[in-house]
Amino acid sequence: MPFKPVDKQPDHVAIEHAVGDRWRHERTFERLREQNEGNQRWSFLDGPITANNPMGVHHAWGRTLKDIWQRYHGLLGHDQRYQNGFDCQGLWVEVEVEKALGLNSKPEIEEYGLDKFARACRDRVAKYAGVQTEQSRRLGQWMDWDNSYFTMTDTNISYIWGFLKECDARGWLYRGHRSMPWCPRCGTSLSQHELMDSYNDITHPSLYVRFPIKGREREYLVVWTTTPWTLPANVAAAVHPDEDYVRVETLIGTAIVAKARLEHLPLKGKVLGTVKGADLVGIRYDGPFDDLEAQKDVEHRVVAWDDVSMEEGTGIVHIAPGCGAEDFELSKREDLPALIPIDEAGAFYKQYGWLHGRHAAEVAHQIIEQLGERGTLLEAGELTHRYPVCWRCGTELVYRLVDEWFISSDGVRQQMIDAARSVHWQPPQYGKRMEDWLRNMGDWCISRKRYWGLPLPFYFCEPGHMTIVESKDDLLARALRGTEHLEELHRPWIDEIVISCDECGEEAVRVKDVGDCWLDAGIVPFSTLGYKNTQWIDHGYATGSGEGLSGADLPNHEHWEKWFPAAWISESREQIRLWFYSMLFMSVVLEGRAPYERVLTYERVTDETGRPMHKSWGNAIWFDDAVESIGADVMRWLYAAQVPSQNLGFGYGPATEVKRRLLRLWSTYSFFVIYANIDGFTPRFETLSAGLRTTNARPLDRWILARTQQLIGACRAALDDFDSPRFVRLVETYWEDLSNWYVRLSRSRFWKSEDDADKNAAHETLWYCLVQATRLIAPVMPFLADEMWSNLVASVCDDAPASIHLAGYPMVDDALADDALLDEMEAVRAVVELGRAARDNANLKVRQPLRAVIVATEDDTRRRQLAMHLDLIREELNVKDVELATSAEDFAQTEVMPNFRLLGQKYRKDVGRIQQLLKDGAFERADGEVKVGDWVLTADEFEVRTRAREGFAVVGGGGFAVALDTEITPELALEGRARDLIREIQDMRKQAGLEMTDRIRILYPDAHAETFDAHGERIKAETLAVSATRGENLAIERT
RNA sequence: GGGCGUGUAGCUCAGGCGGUUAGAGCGCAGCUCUGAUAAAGCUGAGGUCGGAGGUUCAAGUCCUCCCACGCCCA
Repeated sequence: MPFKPVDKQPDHVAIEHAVGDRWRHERTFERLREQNEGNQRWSFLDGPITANNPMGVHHAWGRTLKDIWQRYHGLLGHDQRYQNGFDCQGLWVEVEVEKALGLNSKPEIEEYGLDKFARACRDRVAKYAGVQTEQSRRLGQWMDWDNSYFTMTDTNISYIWGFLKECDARGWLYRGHRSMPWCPRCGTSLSQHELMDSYNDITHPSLYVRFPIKGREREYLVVWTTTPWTLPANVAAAVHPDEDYVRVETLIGTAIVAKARLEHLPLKGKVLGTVKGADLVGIRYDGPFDDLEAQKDVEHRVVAWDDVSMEEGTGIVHIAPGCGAEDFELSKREDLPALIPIDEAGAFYKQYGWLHGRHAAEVAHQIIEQLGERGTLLEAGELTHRYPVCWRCGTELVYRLVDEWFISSDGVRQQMIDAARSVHWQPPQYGKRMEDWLRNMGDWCISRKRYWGLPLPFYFCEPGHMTIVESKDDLLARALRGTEHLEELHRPWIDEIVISCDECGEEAVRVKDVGDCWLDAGIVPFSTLGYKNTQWIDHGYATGSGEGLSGADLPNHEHWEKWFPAAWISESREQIRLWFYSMLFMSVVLEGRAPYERVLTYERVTDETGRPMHKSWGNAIWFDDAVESIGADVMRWLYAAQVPSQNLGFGYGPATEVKRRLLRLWSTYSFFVIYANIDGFTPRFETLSAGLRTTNARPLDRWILARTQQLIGACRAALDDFDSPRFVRLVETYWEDLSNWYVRLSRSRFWKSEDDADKNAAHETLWYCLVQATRLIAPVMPFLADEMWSNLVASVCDDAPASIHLAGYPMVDDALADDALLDEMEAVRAVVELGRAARDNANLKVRQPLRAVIVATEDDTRRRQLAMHLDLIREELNVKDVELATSAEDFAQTEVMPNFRLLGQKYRKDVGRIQQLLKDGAFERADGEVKVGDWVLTADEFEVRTRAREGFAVVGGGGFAVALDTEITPELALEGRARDLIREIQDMRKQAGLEMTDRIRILYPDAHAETFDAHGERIKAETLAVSATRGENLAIERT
C-alpha cells in the first residue's frame, strides 16, 4: 500500500505532536530559512509580548496571524528574520512579583531589598519567556526562538537613552509639575494611555457644602463634590462667567447657585435675585477647613472658569489644584496656590492636623462628620459614576501633583500625523483612530516612580545642572565611582554610580525615576536591528539582565538599513495608543518616518456567547487546555476565519463547527487513500510543478482542475491582501465543490475494477487537487497540511521535499485554467439542482430511473454549454435522456426581465410602468424586440427567462426550466427495484462489517426473481457478488 | 459631550460602482442520497435589512436625524 490508511476523523492533537516532533528532528524550519536565505526580503517586526504569565487564547489569535503571513512569505521564498520579542519591564511585572513575594507597598519592597526584588523580576521574565516560547511552539508558530529580543537588556536600554538624549537636544525633554492620576497602592502616577479601559462604576459620597462669603451676613456659596478628601486642599471656587446665578433665601441664610442648576438641587426657597457669574468673581469666602495648618495663608476666592458645567453640581466648582488636573491648569492661570494634601501612599501630610496619616480613601466619613459639626454640610448622599482605577491592582486612583518627566509632543505631532498617513492601516478606520490620537496626544509622561524598569539617565549635580547619559559606555566613561557592582543597568545597582556634571564637573547622581515601559517596546525597530551600530557583534544583543536568555546578534547599521522599516506588523487594537504609538514617536524623532508600512489590527477575544473571558466568571479557556483538546490547527483556522475588526467568540462550539467543515476535506482525502491503495496508484511529483497533463481527462476532471487554478489565484490574492477571512471562505467553498461535486460524480470511476486509463486519470486528478488544496492551507493549518503532505507526497515521491513547508506555494497553471468550463459547469449544476427539485415536487426519488428530463432555455450559449455535459446531467438526475429545448411553452411560460440599468437611463419615471406591464405578461415579442405598452425594447434592454408552470418543476437562476417525464414504464420500475436491491445489499455488506474488497454470494427470494432476471449482472457487479441464487430471504454470505 | 465602528433569518455572519425574487453556515421540520463522508442534497418554516425622513424611475446599499450596543477620547 503506497499510502498510510487514514482515520475516519483527524486526531488533531496526536498529529500535531507527531508533526511538531518531526519538524524538530528534521530541522524543517532551519532548512526553510537556509533555503530562503539571501532571497528577496520580507520584513516583519514582532511586537513584544509581556513575559509575565502564560499566554492566553487571545494572544494565540495574534500569534496565529503573525505566523500565517510569515509562513506564507516563507513559502513564497522570502528571506525573513523571525525574531520574537519579550516585554520585560514595568509595573505589570512588578505587581505580579509583589504578589508572589507577599509584598504590598513600596516601603515593603524597599525593606525586602531592591536587589533581591530586581532579581525576582528578572527571574519571572526568564521563566515566562520560556513558558510562552513552548506554548507558541505548540501553536505551530515558527520563530527563531533561541534569538528572541528582551527589552530589559542593557542594549535596549542604551538605545532608549540615545533617543532621550536626542529629545533633549531638540529641547523637548522637561520635568513638569503636574497633576497626575496616581495609584496610592503602587505609589506611582499613571500615564494617559494607562488610564484607558480602567473606569469602573464606583459609588462615592455626593456632598453639597456651604462656603460662607466673607463680609456678608448669612450668605454662602454652594459647591458640590464627590471627593471629600480634596476639601482640605480647597483654595478657590469657580463660576462660569456668562451664566446666571441666583440668590435663594433658605432657612439658614442666602444660598448662591447657578440658575440653571437650581431645580436639580436640594434647595428650597424664594429667589431673591439674579447675578452674572462674572459679577461673583473676586468674592472672598471661608474655606471648609481653614483651621488646618496647610490652609494658614490661603485666601479663598471666586474665580471665573469657562469649563464650569451646567450639567451637574451647583454651577460653582470646588477647586483644589493639588488634587485635579483641570484644577491645576486653572491654578496656573489664576495664580492660585496648590496644596498637596497626600503623600505618595495616599496618606495626609502632617500639616493636615487631625487628618495626618489617614488615607484619602478612608477619610470621607470623618470629613462629612466634621462638615456637619461645623454646620457647612448642606446634604450628603451617594453617587455611582465611572471612576478610574489602577489597571493593574484595581485601586481607586487619586490625582496628585507630582514631578514627572515629559517629552513635549508639539514638535513631532505633525510629523507623526504625516508618517501615520503613509501607513496602510487595516481595517482603515484604525488609521483615523491613530490620527485622532495623535491630534489629541498630550506630552508623553515617561517617568514612573518604581523599581524594575528602564532607569532614566538624567543626572543632577548639587548646583542643579542636568547631564543626560546616552549609552552604557557613556555612563562608564563619565562615572566617578560606584561602577563596581554594576552588573546591569537596573536599580539598585545603577543608583550607586556618581558621574561628573557636564557643566560644572561636580558630582551628579541619577534621578530615582524609571521609564514608561512603552519606551522599552517602542525602541525595538532600532535596538534589535543594530541602528547606528558600527560593528556587528555575534550574540551581542543580550546584555545586562538579558544575558544568557538569548543568542541574538547585535547587528550593524547596514543590517538595519536592510530591514527597516517593517513591511508589516500586526497587534491588537489597543496597541494604537501603545506600541504603534511609541514606535512611531521614536521613529519619527530618530528617522523622520514611520517604522512600519502596513498594520493589521484585530479586536478582542470573548467567549462564544460574546462575553469577555474572566477567570472569576468561570468562562475563561486556558490556552494549554484549548490546544490539547481542540488542536492548534483548528484554533488557527478559527482565528483566520474571524473578521479582525470584530470580536472573536472563542470556544469549543465554534471549534466543533470548524472541525465539521474540515471533515469534508479529510473525507475526500480518506476516500482517495482507500481507492488509491486498492488500485496501487502512484502519483508523479512533477505534475505539481510542471502541470498535470492527463490525456484521458474527462470534462469533470478538467473542471475540477480549472476550479483548482481559480482557487490558487484567489487564495494568493486574499493572502496578499492580508485577508484571511476571505481566504477561509474560498477554501471551504472549494472543499465543498471537490467533495460534493467532483468526487460524488466520479465515484463510480474509482469503484470499477478494470485498471484503465480513465481510472488513472481520476486518481491523478484527485491527487493533484488534494495536494494543491493542502499546500494552500499550509500557512493556516501547518501541522495537518504537513501530515497530509507526508502521506500523499513525501512518502511516495522520492523527488519531493520532506515537508510541505519546503515545497513553496502553489502557482496557477494557466494550461489548466478554463473559465469557460467553470461557467459551463455552473449551468450544469443549476440544471441538476432544478431537476432534483422537480423530482422532489413530483415525489420521485432519485433511485427511480426516469425516461427523460427536458431542459428549456432561450439562451443559445447555455444550451450549447449543457450539450457538452449531458452525461453528467443524466447520471445526476438518473434519467435515460436529456432533451434540450429552445422553448418550454408546454410546461413553462416566458418572462421578459427588463435591463434596469439601461431602461432607467432612457425612460426614467416610466420604468416602473414598464416593469409592471412585463410582470403582467402584457407584452409581445417580435423580431428580437419586445413591445410593451407604448414602448419598444431593443434586444439589449431585456432578457428572456423561462419560468415553469405550476406542478412541473422549480425555476431557478440562469433562465432554465426543467421538466421531468414522469411516466414510469414497467422496465423503468424494474430498474428502480434493482437499484433498491443494490442499495439494500450494500447496506447488508456494511452491517456485516465486510471489507470493501470482499466477495459475496447473494441469496434472494422469489419476489425478487424478476428483478434478478433482468438486472442480475449489474447487481452482482456493483455488490461484488460472485453468484446470486434463490433462497428463502434476501441474504448475503462472504465467499 | 465629540470621534470611530456595529445593527441583515432563532444563532453566527456574507452582501464591489444603487438595479430583477436579500443570501450562506449552524439549528428546527419533512423528504432524499450514500460502500469516503460522525457527512451530503432538496424542500419548508423563519426577515418591518435597528427606526424615521429624504434623494432617485429604483435604496439593505447614498444623505440627514434618531435609537441600541461596542470602542476611543472628553
